[in-house]
Amino acid sequence: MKIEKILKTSISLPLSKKAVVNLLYTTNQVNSNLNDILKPFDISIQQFNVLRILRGQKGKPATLAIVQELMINKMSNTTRLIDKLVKKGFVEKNINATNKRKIDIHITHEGLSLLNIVDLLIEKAEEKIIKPLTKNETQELIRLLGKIRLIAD
Amino acid sequence: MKIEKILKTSISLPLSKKAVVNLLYTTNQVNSNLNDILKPFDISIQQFNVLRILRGQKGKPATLAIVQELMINKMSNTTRLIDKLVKKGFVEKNINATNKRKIDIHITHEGLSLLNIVDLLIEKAEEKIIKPLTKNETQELIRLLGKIRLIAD
DNA sequence: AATTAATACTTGATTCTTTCAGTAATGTTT
DNA sequence: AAACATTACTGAAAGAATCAAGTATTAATT
Repeated sequence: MKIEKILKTSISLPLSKKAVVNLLYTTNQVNSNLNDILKPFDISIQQFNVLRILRGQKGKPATLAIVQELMINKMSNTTRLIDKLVKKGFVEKNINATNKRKIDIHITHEGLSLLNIVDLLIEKAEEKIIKPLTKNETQELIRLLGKIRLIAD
Repeated sequence: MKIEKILKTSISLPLSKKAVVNLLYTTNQVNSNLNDILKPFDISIQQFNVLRILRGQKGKPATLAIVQELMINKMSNTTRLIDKLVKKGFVEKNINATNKRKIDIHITHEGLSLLNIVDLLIEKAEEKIIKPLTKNETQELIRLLGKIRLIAD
């Protein structure tokens, strides 16, 4: 659905508004797609992302602050999110040896197995989502989004 | 930050995954920007959106189902979301005269005033967000996002 | 006309998430 | 050592998402 139709406006919207609203609506749809996949595994997109981040550490543990920085949603409560993953057995926490304020977080074997299974499904979904775009268009989208992200708050 | 860096992966990711992750990260940043603006007014992005939709109706009331469709959200939530706006005095609900199952929802004078103030701020933010892009790039972004949205679930 | 089905919305219960303020422990700086 | 900063945890409260069941009204079927 066209954004103008959603906001039922007759006057034409500023281009920047169109772009932002498009972004929000599209991502909403994508999010709900991904959520549907993760649901049977009882993890949220956030949790899935944390697992991916931890896997990316390749053995090396991450501290809470590191995970938080890399997380998609900075506002969420990282402590409790991680604790949920710990409870599920996908993640382990240990006090950092050299700085006892910090905690080392790493993904467990179980977490890795789950991630490997889920990743396949997510990848399929991502392909389906992006399918309407040609390779060039996809690359262009990535480039444009990257440019937007570079704004200083 | 590049997506590869976030996921700390050395192998190159599939293009579709890059695109989707970029989308999620970017939109999150945008969302948090917009949220910061709305916060002092004590309304969420969702609520702001509903107000915009209702304003778009230009006097004509919308039913819950209509609002819900444009929101892309769950019905039971919509009821409560609207009720919150009613409580704040920004929206009014009335039973539809010709079909008593339906309710007519319209934005109040107060809601309109709020919207006019907030809209200006949001518009400024949107401009700032999109500023890194040229006009052509912005149009291209809109086009690409529109293509993605067209996927059938 | 009476029964059944569909529509439009509401409510309750549950769980998850976010936010905020405060606590505590450890490090760093002066 | 004292004061300050950093890192993480906790409790309480409010918000939002989700699911299922419930009410009221209208439309369709028999």
